[in-house]
Amino acid sequence: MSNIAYFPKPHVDQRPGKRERTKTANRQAILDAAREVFGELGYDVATVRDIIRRTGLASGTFYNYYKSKEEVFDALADDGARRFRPLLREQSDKATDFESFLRGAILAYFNFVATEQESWRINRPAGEQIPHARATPEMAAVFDEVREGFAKVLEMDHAPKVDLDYLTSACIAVAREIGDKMLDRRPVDTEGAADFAAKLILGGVSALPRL
Amino acid sequence: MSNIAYFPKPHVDQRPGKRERTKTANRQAILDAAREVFGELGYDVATVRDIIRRTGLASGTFYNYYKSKEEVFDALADDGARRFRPLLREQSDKATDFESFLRGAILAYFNFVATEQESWRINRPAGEQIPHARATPEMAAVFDEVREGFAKVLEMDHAPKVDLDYLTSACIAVAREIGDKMLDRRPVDTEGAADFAAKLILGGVSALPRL
DNA sequence: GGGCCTTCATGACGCCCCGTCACGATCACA
DNA sequence: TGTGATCGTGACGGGGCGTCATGAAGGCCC
Repeated sequence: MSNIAYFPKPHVDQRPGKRERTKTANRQAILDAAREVFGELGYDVATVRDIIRRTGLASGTFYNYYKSKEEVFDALADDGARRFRPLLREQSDKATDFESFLRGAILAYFNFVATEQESWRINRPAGEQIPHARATPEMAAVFDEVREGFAKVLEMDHAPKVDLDYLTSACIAVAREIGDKMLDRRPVDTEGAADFAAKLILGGVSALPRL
Repeated sequence: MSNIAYFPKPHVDQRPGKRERTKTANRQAILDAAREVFGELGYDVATVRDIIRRTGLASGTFYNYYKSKEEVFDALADDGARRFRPLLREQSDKATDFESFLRGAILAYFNFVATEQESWRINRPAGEQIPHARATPEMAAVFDEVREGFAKVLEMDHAPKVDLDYLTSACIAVAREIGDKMLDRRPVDTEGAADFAAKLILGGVSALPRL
């Protein structure tokens, strides 16, 4: 190649150095591979080497990024929570009372998990159980976000003070459980499920939708 | 020893043969050992050999009874559910309406888990997480028992038909979650927790106890 | 009581996965 | 271009897992 009329590309590249880039790329590659492997083999059967093999990296490299299979799983859960948080925040921001916040948040959650389900639990062996996500930082943040959302809208409603920790735990538990059950039904009806969950929390059994 | 005046014990022993007895004894010994080991080392760290060592049996013997550590854990959970079932049945039998059944069942459950907690989670390493119990036959039976109990008392109340699967799932989820949180508080207040859970399910947030 | 068959406890063995580490390549910076 | 730091690499030792050949002991019939 002639170097006449060759202008070296000025080094205005704002991206971080190559080291930094491959680092985040590897981290992401491992995460993606783990998602696939967990989905195909099931969490229990999958090994660290199954995951790292799919990335083309060496086995030792895995341990430069995560300590164990469990930690990758936590990272996946954490990632999910991180991506869900803005959606939750959106509901919190536009909510004017307890009911609107609750309904919005639950529906947002159900739509979120339904989408997630489609995108990566593609063909999991039947009966395989995925362990419940442990308490990751982002999941704790989601909990706090819900809690603070509740505090805000209950304040708006001039509602009497209640045990916010219990209330938050209970609502999340209901959403989680009904969400799971919802995904087992065909067709997946996020709105029906959200209506059920919201009405239960808002008014108890007597307020539930009739069949 | 003289055999004068020796009356051989007539063989009226109704107990099963020795083989059968050692079999159930071993099975139970392994279960007890597992409870202890899980409690002391934590579920993740515990190995099959930790468990079997404590029984004095050989490592191979373990596999004559259980396929893996997970299966022992499931057996423990199953055992818990089996012992809880009669308590639940008692509430179901004496209940005359939805409210009395719900309150009775939740309080029975909270007292049950509080007792269990004392008896075998004696000194678990802090922060250690015990995996959520998988779906065992007895746990499914508990689910059905709750479901049928609901069906019965809702019938008594002449209440409109609702989605019983969702309702049962949601109630169990609330009980589980509030139960967990309850155990983290000192002093453990089963009645307060039961009151909260029952009121939430019966009348929604607006019916919750005020602080 | 003796002989025979069945059942099951035993612990050594091979397998596989795990986590580490010394080495070498590549990048950042001077 | 030289130098130090960073990180990918894969071979290696360690250890838990599940199996299996063996032998001991219970059950059973004569």
